Amino acid sequence: MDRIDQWVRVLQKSGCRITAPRRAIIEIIANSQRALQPIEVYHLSKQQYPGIGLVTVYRTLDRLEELGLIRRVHQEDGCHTLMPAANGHEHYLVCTGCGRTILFQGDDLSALFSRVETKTGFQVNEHWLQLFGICPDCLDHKVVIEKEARHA
Amino acid sequence: MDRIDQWVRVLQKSGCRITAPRRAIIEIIANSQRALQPIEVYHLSKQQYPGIGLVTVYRTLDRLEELGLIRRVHQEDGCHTLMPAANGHEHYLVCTGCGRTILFQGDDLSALFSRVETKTGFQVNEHWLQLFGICPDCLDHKVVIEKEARHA
DNA sequence: ATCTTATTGAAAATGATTTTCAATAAGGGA
DNA sequence: TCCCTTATTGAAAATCATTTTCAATAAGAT
Ligand SMILES: [Mn+2]
Ligand SMILES: [Mn+2]
Ligand SMILES: [Zn+2]
Ligand SMILES: [Zn+2]
Repeated sequence: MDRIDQWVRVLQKSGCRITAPRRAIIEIIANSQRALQPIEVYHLSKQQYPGIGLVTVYRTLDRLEELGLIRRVHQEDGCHTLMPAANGHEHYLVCTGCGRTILFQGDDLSALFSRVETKTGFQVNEHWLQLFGICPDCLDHKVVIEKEARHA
Repeated sequence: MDRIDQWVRVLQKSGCRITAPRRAIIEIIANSQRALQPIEVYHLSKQQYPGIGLVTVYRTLDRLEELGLIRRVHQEDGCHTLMPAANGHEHYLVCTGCGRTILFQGDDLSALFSRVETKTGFQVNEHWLQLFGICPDCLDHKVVIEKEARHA
């Protein structure tokens, strides 16, 4: 996999050793279509490397976050899920049906920031934008998915 | 206070009883200039009503959130702080120097949403926007505040 | 092959939040 | 005003996620 090789290289360059548990964790997150909780990463990694410990998952996730390879995704019910980070200026778009999360770009909020700065006296430095919606797949199976979502 | 009376009325209308601990908690949050953690609300409420328990704080915060009177503010380091909610369509602007948080309005992202919908096939339903910057007060004492922020 | 030292998993510790429960008190009705 | 019902309370215990500790292991440089 391409992204995985890149992550491995970044890890090595930062002085990390490449171990089997780390490989498992990296593969899970790098290939995930949705943001995962640490415990989910743990369960999924266990399939590839049964001896893995939850502690190692937490430690590896910390590393990946420090290196800017993954990022926290904020959601209504909690903000402890992680996704591969964007490369440039992008934001997440989360499907409220199935959790599938993609990146989008093209938001230009500079005009808004100017207006806000003038009106409030604040100096605006950063912004955090996240969109929620229904992905194409869920739009097709609309009824089913909405029913499931109410349970979860 | 105006906002406090309104909150009390909403609570009563929803079948809640108005108690001394609840009053203390409400006053703290309704008047706060920045988003507070449950434990902070607890400590501040304790000054007005020393017998208060942390459990009551959690329970009251849940109620206020259910009733739409307060809202979670998401931040880099954690997303467990609460602020009075907006009335209409507004978003938070957080000072990274002192934590002061205000609401702003006037973001029109509909053009962006259309573009994203076309490009991704998602149907966009909700959006979260949060701005970070430096408030007027902190801009005046810029050096001092930045130094402090690096520690925290 | 050896050596250094980063990494590992189990277990214990921590910190935040929730549940349980018996005692209390809000506020509607007599 | 005085009951009475029942929501609310705080202490203590339980739960849950995350972090720390520590001795054993293994990555990767030499
Ligand atoms: Mn942007
Ligand atoms: Mn908006
Ligand atoms: Zn968040
Ligand atoms: Zn400030």
